[in-house]
This record gives sequence, C-alpha cells and structure tokens, in this order.
Amino acid sequence: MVVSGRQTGRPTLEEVAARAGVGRGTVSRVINGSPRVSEQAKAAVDRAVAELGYVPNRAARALAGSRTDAVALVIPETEARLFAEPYFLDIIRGVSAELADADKQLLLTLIRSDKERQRFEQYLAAQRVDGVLLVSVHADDPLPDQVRALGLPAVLNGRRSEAEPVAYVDSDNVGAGRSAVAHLAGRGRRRIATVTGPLDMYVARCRLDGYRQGLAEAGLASDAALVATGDFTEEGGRRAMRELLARTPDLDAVFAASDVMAAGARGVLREAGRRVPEDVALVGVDDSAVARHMDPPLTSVRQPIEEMGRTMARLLLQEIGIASEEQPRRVLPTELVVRDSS
Amino acid sequence: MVVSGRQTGRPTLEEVAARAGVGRGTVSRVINGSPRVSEQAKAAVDRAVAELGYVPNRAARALAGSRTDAVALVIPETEARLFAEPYFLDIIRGVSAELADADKQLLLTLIRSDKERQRFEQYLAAQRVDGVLLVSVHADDPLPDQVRALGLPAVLNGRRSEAEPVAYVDSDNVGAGRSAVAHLAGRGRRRIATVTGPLDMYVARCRLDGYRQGLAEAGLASDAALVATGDFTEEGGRRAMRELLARTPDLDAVFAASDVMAAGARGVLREAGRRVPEDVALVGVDDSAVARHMDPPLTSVRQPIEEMGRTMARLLLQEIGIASEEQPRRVLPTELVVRDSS
DNA sequence: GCCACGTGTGGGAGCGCTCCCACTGCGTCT
DNA sequence: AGACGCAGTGGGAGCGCTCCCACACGTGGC
Repeated sequence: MVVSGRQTGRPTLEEVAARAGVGRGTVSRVINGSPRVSEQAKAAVDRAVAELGYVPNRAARALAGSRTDAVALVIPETEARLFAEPYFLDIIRGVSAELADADKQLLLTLIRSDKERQRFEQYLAAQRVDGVLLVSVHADDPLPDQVRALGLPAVLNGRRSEAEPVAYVDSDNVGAGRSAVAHLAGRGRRRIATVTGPLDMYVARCRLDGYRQGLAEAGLASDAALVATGDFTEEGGRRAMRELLARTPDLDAVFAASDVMAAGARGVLREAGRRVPEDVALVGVDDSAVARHMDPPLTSVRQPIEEMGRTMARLLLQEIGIASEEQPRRVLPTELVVRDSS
Repeated sequence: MVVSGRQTGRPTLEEVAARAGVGRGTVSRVINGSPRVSEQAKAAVDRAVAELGYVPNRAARALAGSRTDAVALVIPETEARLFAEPYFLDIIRGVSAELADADKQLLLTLIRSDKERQRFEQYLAAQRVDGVLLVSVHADDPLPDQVRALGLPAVLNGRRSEAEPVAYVDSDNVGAGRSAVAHLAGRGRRRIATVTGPLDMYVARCRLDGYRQGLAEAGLASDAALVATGDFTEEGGRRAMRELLARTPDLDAVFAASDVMAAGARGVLREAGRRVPEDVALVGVDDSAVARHMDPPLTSVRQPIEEMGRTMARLLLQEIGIASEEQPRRVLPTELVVRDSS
C-alpha cells in the first residue's frame, strides 16, 4: 500500500471566502487584521475560518507579500565553545518565548566555517527572513553591518564597541565588575586581582573597567600586576592565575570575568595550596551551572540571560513592524549571587 | 529619507533562462539536478547562474512544489530543565551541521505550554516543514504519533519503549549502566548502589537494567535496598542519596543515572562525612561540564550526543528523500570516562 | 438636486517557482 | 523505408496568497 502523505485537504483562502459569502480580499483583510472591514463581514469570516479549520499557507504568503514570518538567530560556532554553554540555551529560550507569542518562526543558524557563513549571506539575500538576531559578535565582525546593508533589521547580543551602530541588548558589564570588587572589598580583601577576557572583546574591557572603578570606589590602588588576560576558557583562566600567583603572591582575592575561567583559576589555586575562600576569595561572572557545582560554590555575578533573549526578540519585532531610523539599545542590570567562595 | 528595504533586484529563474538562452523548464531541471539535461545546456545555465548570482526563491519553491527545505527540531521545555542543559546544545550542534550540508533550514521549536503545543500542531498541518526531529519524549507523549499521522517523517531522540514504532536514535543506555558497574566492581567495590531516573522514562529503566546486568556479570547479588529512584534533577539525586545512606550505610559505590544527580548525591555524601572516592566511589552519566568541574572530577559515561544529533538529521533526510515504510533505528555506543571520583 | 468624498468590498494580476504535457529531433528496430 | 522509441526541450497552468484598482454605496455640503 502506498501512503499518499500529501493530503491536499487543507482549505484555502478562496474556500473560506466562498463559505463566508464574501470575496477573497475581505478574507485576507480579516486574517491580517485590517480595520477596513465591517463587523458583519468579520464575523462571517471568523466563523468560516473556525468551521473549516483554516490555516494560511505561509509559503504563499511569503511569495505574494514580502514578509516571511521568520527570524534568524545566528550563533558563530567559534564563540559557542568559549562561553559557558548554557548561555546560549538561555538566550534561545528567551528568544523563542517572545517569538512564539508573536507567531514568528525561529530559525537557528550555527556558523562554523566560512563556507557556512557565505551560505548564510546568500540565504539572507534570498529574502528568507524578516530579521536577524546575532549572538556574541567579536569587535571585528562585519556580519552585523552586512545584514543591515541588505536592509534587514538586526539586533545584537552585546556590543562590538561603545559606539555600536546596530541595535543591541547588552548587560551591564561595568556594573558586574564593580559589584564584584565592591563585594570583595567589603569582606576585607585588599589585594584584589582580576582575570580578564580577551581584550579585543568589548564585554571583556567593560568588566575590566568595572573592576578598576570598583577598586577606586573602595579606595584601593590599581596595580597592573594584579591584572592578567585570559580568553574565557578554563585553560586561559588557569594560565592567567599562574601568572598572577607568580607576579603577586600576596593577592587575597580574584575577580574572574567568567565562571569558566574562575574554575580554571580555582584549580591552580588548589595546586598552589591556597584555600578558597580563606586565603583567596574568588568571584566569577555568569552564575552558570559550573558556578553552583564548584567546590566551594562560586560567588558569581548573574546576568539576566533569558531576559536578554526576550528583549532582543522584542526589539527586533518592533523594528520589523516599524522600520525606524534609530537603533534601539538596552543595557540590562546584573546581580551578585554570593556563595562560599568569597 | 525613506529607505526602500525591498531591493527587487534579485534575478529570477526566468532571467537566468533568458540569459542562458534556454527555457524555464531547463533551468529548473539544472537547478534541481535532474539528469535529463544535455551537458551543453547545463553549462550554459551554470554560467548564467554564476553571472547573475541567482539564488532560488524558497517561498516560490515551497508554494509550487511541495517541499519546504525546512526541518523542525522540537524540544519540550519541561524536559529542557531536567537534563543537563548542554545536552540540547550538543544535539542542536549535530543536527545543525548535518542539515547545513544538505542545505536545509533548522527550525527550532521549544514547547512550554499546551497553547504552544497546539500552535505547533497547526503549524505542522499547514505543511510548513518536511520533517520533524523530537528530543526527549516521555513514554506517554502522543506527539510523535501525531506527527506521523500527518504523514510527516519524524525521528526521535530516545525511545518511548522497547517497541518504539517511530524512527529513533538512541544511545546504548543498558551498556552505560553495565560499563559503570563493571568499572566499579573492577575497582573492588562490592556494595554498589544506584540512583535511577524517573522510571516512566525508558532511558531510566534501561540504565537500571544495565546496572543490574553489570552486578550479575560481576558476580554481585542484586539488592532492592541498593536502588533509589531520582528524577534527573540535582535535588532528586540528593533525596535518593539520603534514602540510600539510611537504608544501606555500608554502600561503597553509587552509580547515578545522570551527572546532575551525581552532583546532588555528592553533596549528601559530603555532609554525611563520606569521602569520594575513598569511602564511596561515584559514577554519573553524560560526561557534562558539571562532571568535569565537580570535586573530585566525576567519572562518567559519555554519550555521543552530537553524533546522535547528526544521525537523527541524517535519518530524517533519508526518510524525506525516500518515504520508506520501515522506520530506521540506531543505537549508538557509550564510553566510560574515568576521573577521580571512582 | 448635484457633486465630492469616504468607507467597504470584489476580484484581477501577479509573486517565482515546479509540474507536466506536448513537441522536436535523432537513433533503432523491423 | 517507415514506424517507433526516447532523450532533450519549451512553455502553459497552476500553487495560495497579497496588493491594489475599480466600483458600489452611503453621507455631507453647496
């Protein structure tokens, strides 16, 4: 027996029109919520739609109209490994929730090679999505500008620089550094070091700035010897921590710009015989699962990741609706979660 | 100044045909790789495509043909919290890689409420995707059957039961339990307990079966007092561990059916003054980031998650290509990763 | 009473493809 | 030699929508 698989039984707009006793145009207007329809006609159409179980065919819509009702979320794969992974899942969660409410599709695109990047650009050019969400862009990433050049709305997660021209949603990274240092200073720490992210990333520079501001506000002197550069990986955290211990053995606290780097640092501290938090207090950023499961559990600065995802989606939908000249930007607050490591 | 945004400049198939000096039909055939085209015509079309930078309009394709070149990956949100999160990211990674090679879209759908579930079903009915990938289905989940009833190919990640009627990709969960127990027994452990997942999930039952087989193969007696039921959460692991300690204080090893539960168990063991691994050896499943960052690092049974994702996508593409009656199934092997906790 | 207007409506003309039928040549079989 | 097949081809007819023009009605002003 051959199964057809292709049930042509789905009602079309034309059938709805016939059943409601109106023209195609009127049905289309009702479906799309145009105000130029009489109460009576609207009611008739609504009933016909319900009776027939009509669902508009999106391909036809996309072809005839211009919008596609789909939005792309782009994650460069190189970054995906760097950040604590749950980060992306939370972003996805937030984006997905917001898009579902607006009845838009979420198209997920991982870009892991130049070939795929090219394919994606082609894809955009083929008018396949209404807008683009970009996660974790590097300072030199041209993708956001390319997207905008195609006339597509875009929203970034994180900025590439202070003067980011494209719409973005970021968290208060300066505040993250400040609150971490304030907390450490408040517990009597005086030689507070930091392990930074890669300094070609704006997020890393912001957290470093916050660290410095925090020191100043606590009346502590800044000391270049207390700053070591990592790369957001565990191994990078380890390397930076070794460097710090060699340079400034008298440090009594470390602010790591990510939980993963904090985990690396923690390993080195243990090998060096430093107890956490007795000898060295430790604070990370992300409040990830890693932080909760470290020994001792890591004090960390929480970012509202899912909320960032939601906000990104919201801004994008807004831009799709009304193509404003001005690029919206949001900076969301962070929050210190105190655990045993500090 | 108003920006148009709508560059109509994209070449159409018709233009390509004109430029190549052939008919529309021939261009379509070349684009779709039909064999019924002369070398000469193909060359002309290929050149025209390259010169014009032609990219087929997918909406038109979907409307005229029947396929959409898109595949949905569905993740029930309730589950998303249960499993170690990176699991999903790895699945996504694998699926995405495979789909990109086949030039298919990945549509990500998180379902977190009945409303969204309904919307998704409507969506499927509207012929919007060529196939569906389903992650982490519960034993009583009707979604897979609904999808198949709509005539859409589907592939599950994990089975709902031994006799799963729908195509699936699973990992060797029995083998996972066996190898964990074999390892523990090999290190001289004799009172090996287990913390299971929720027993209405087939995966949990399989791991428990594996545990029992492992005991039998090591010549150790099965003892109901050594089995406690968890629910794949950390808190569940904690509860189960307390239960085990109360019932069988002489246990010297624990096989937890997930890393997250192992983390919960580890906390309880510590509170009870049992050292890991000296007093109690601990093994988990997933080989997640949590496992690597535990103290001591957790021995864990690794699943080839990304590979599962790839395989799922591959099976689905295959089914889309040739609608076979028979549902393919794959079971991938697991691998023990030994660390300090055992 | 006539014109101008605004509101609501029907339906033609596509959007850019795929499907498929009809047609041309040419080689092959009787 | 004629009949037949078949590879290769062109192009008509949609797919199910949206857009927009045209038109039927009011209603108000003069």
